[in-house]
Amino acid sequence: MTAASSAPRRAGRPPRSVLSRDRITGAALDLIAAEGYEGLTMSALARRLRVAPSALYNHAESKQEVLRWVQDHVMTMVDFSAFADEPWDEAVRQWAWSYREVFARHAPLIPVIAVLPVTDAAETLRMYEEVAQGFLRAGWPEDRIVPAIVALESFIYGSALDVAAPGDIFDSGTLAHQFPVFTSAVRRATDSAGSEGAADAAFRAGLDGMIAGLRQQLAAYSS
Amino acid sequence: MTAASSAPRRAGRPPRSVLSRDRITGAALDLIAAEGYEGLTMSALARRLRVAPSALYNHAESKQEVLRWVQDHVMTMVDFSAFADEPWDEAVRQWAWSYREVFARHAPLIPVIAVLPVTDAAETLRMYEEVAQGFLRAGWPEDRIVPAIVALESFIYGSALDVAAPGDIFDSGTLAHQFPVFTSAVRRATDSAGSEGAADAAFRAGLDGMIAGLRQQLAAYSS
DNA sequence: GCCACTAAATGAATGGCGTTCATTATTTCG
DNA sequence: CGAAATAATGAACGCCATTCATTTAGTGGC
Repeated sequence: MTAASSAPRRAGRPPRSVLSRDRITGAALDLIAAEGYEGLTMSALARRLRVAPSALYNHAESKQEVLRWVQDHVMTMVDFSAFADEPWDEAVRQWAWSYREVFARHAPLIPVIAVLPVTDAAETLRMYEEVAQGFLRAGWPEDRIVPAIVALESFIYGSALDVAAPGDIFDSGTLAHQFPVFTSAVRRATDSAGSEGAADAAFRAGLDGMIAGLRQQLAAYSS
Repeated sequence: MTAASSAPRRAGRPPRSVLSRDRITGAALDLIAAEGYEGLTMSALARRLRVAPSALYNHAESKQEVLRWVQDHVMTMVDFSAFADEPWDEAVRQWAWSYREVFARHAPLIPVIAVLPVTDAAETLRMYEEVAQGFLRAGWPEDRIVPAIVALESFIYGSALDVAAPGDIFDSGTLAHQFPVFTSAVRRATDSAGSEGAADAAFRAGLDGMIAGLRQQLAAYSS
């Protein structure tokens, strides 16, 4: 926090550049932390940077581009260190839990990422490289690595969206009696979830299942 | 298509109601089919219904509510009939492929659904009821059914988003040489995907894996 | 059968959003 | 040193969802 001169800046190029990709990204992340994604508007971002909204467009082509910068930074928060020293199963498990946790807090990025070319997203590529190496060391055939990663990621993104869902999302309300089997299953699941939330229980079940299933595929390739 | 009288309607309540939940939902689906989700605005919807935008708010509380109606209708397009006569594995597989295909064409609904309470979404509940019955008949313990369904759905939603991704989403561009393992794995995957697209290959791998893994969990409960 | 009430339309207005443009001032480069 | 590029301001623009006052037509209670 540098001392702000209260005199409003005159028009014209300032002596030293006020904005940069990094400063915009940082301010965007601060804003998201403070106000959430619905608070991330170009005006609010400009206000936080003590700049006119239009100044942002000298650095970013669009709000979409700012989101891409945020996305790439958020990727650095995902912990993939387990691929360095843990066995494949355990590394995937730790990575997936971390990945989901990070993007549950950044759910609005998910529709953006899914369609986003990874080109020039250096941090994102850094993660993929490490993960791909882990798969390779575990004996995965080269052409099966990317489909497996994409499948895991799809599950992770879907699950991250699910985290934001309200606890009573499956409450069937007045129609409950028309759907007895489902209604009963929902109650049983809620009861037995215990301290672990419903979303966590589903993620655990799905992740353990998918890891087991993928391991089985790996065994089939090896034979 | 009824003959349109060209005389613009005067203000005031019309003799017979022009709008209804069903007509709005239908027009929204037509509009989406013709223009995509970015074309679905309240003005465009009103235009298509030959009505002023504000008239919509006599029937829907918000655009969000219109989206909820659309969502519930879209669910009727998902084919879950296999649960009636196929074995569990095969029923899940057919249901999942259909589910993904439908929501790939309605990707913008996914962030909406994920957070949307199912209350009063009759068609959605109808599907869940049938699927839950299928799981129960296959021997699933009641309290494990909902987590398994949620896990599958999360994977399906994530994969549906992935379908919209461009084919070259993993092109690492100028940074390719910094990430050799991943870059090579991407090329190999692309080559061996053949006529099946990359997204389809990943979905097949993940779905088959998850079904195998869940079946294994089911066996563990039974013993 | 009237009369109040409610329902359902119009059309004008509102405020917020992302973005563009003309202008100005400063730095950088040939 | 002068021209061009850079990076700021501030005033627009168009689109969006939504609200409000107004008008008209059906509806339920006496």
